[in-house]
Amino acid sequence: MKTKIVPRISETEWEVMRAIWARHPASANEVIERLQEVDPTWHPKTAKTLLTRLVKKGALGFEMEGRSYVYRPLVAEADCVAVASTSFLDRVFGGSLQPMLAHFVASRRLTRRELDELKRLLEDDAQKGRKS
Amino acid sequence: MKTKIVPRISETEWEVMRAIWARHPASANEVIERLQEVDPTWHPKTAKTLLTRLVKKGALGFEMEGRSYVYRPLVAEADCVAVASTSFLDRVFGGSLQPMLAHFVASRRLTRRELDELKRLLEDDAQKGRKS
DNA sequence: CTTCATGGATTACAGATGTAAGCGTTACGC
DNA sequence: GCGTAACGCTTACATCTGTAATCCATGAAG
Repeated sequence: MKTKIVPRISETEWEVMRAIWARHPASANEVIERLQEVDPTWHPKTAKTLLTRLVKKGALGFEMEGRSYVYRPLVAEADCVAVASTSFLDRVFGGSLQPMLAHFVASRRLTRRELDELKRLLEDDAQKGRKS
Repeated sequence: MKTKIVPRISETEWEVMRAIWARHPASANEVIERLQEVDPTWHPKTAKTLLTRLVKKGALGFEMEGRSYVYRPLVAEADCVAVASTSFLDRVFGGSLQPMLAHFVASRRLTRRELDELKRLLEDDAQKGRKS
């Protein structure tokens, strides 16, 4: 499962990508609306600039639909998540998974439901695919 | 437990900070050595530039010791880790902890030891401090 | 037809980042 | 004493980022 090469996506660009991954294709205005739902300070012009940049980077594609563009992702969210996660893990925790997990578990109150869910994940992991 | 204000630390700067948090105070050359142990392509001049920038940002302090400087962190690693972690979580997982943990658990093979350790963490978390 | 609103294209611009090279001073080896 | 290696200080510079504003073409409204 080699990770595809994905363009580098900046902090702000991530917000735009997430808006599009959520539902696509999406017009610029749809994207802007979604962004503003989360953060009303988003300026339309700024969003447009980022869309253009993401196209240039190869992260997004677009087609004319009527009088305007609709955008769609050209890179899979899962791939970008994988790349960003590895980068974060290396950078902040020196690549050590366990301390990182410990940090997050300790830093947030998880609901009972989430704890159970997570433990289930660990159980599954422990059961199957264990080599050693 | 309010998080202190920490300067923004870039990707590359993190490597430098981690080298210093590991053991300090440390001279520029010590830092460079540590960096090169991990990645031999580190150029001394580049490292020096970053040290200077980190001082300017207020992330590092230094004192003259003999003929050269020794640097020490002015920001706690834990604080920087907390800030970077929250930022990452928001950016990549929209702030949802559980999917993020699921991703990491699924993406890496954890050792039996690590699994147990993690489950113990979850148990502790479940036991104490649960509000709802 | 003419005007205006709308959306894409182009331009702006400062600050952050990655990656160093060059300059100047000075303690140390000869 | 004198040249040289070491260090810190200053400068370089192309990109990337964040954040928009302006320009331009065209379809829609009147």
